[in-house]
Amino acid sequence: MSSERDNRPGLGVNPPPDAPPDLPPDLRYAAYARERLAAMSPPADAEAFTLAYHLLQLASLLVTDLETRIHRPRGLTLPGFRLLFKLWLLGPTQPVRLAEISAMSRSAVTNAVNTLERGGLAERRPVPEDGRAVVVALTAEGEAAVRAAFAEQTRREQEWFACLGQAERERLTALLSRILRDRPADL
Amino acid sequence: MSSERDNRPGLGVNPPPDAPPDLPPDLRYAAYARERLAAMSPPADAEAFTLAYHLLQLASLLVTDLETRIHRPRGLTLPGFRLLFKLWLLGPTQPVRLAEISAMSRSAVTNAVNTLERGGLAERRPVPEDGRAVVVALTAEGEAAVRAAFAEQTRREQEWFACLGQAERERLTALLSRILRDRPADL
DNA sequence: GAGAACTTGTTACAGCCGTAACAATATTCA
DNA sequence: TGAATATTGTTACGGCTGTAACAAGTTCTC
Repeated sequence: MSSERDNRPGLGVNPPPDAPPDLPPDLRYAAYARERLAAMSPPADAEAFTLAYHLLQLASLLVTDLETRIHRPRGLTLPGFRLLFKLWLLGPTQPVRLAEISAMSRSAVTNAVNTLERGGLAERRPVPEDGRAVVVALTAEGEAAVRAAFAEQTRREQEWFACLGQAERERLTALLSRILRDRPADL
Repeated sequence: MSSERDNRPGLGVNPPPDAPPDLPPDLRYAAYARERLAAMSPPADAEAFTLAYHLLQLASLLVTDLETRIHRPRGLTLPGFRLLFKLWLLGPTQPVRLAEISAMSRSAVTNAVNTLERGGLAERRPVPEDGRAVVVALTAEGEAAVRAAFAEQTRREQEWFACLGQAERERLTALLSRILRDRPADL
């Protein structure tokens, strides 16, 4: 599977000869992988790989960047902030609803709410009509935190997307939107 | 911040009146949030929010889907598979290189390789020229596993992206690519 | 050559994630 | 009404993730 050159340890990625030489390591790898997949017999679907790889890589970089640069310094995490933000817009909400709209499991919500509650940013309240249920609500401190973090996160997102023009950003959003709307049903 | 209606527990998301009524809960929330942000004073950047939200949501759904549907049933994880796949293309590689191209920390690579090694899918080998270094290499079993899982993952990715035409997929890849290439330098 | 500075891989820790199992409560339907 | 079924939130568990600290080895610099 591997050419002889690949076996030298510490070599890093061999970029295809036509790739720009100053690409970051992850994109050099992606270009190399694309070429290797196309050269297989039978050829693999290099397009599907590239699309999925770029999508996941971008999301991962963006998540890590927002988390380390914005939220951790404020004593938050990105999942914690996202929950806080939903509570800000929606008001007191049951964990099961938060799980639905966040594509998280109920237990993940439980954990995240525990962390927020420890930090004094959110609180649980019983629901009189349903003995099983609980609603999670923002505290005053939580609302202040979400306002400040939201402003910073928006600024950082704008930096990430500044390389695209307005029309391109809209096209990108529309394409992502279509995939989300037409997502495979058996999820 | 919240209208009176939002305070009814267990209500779920109030979609904007013009949103299609059969949207999944996460997209109903996105449409509602977009409207609320635009209505703030001063108005928040609803475009940046929507783009970032759709990007992260799609990535998260895709990751969860691939993980639960393809890799977990095979005794793998998605990060484990991605490492195996890189080793398949690159041959024996140092953890530090894997961390670079994967946007992971070195300790995350250590953990993932530990799991792969426990499963007999990869192994560590010392590097004679450098007493600190190690290379991670696929075992025969690991190569068989990555071949099989790759075929399945490609099929599933094709299902996810089937709602777009060839030209749309290429436009999407190109847009994601641009953001990755022009990513903020101070990462 | 010797010491400083750096690199590499690992460990400990805390947070996040899903699955599975569970108790408590609601709902359904016979 | 009473029993079967479903829903809700929580816990235990294992895996992934980053940060920080660390030992061991390498490279740089004088």
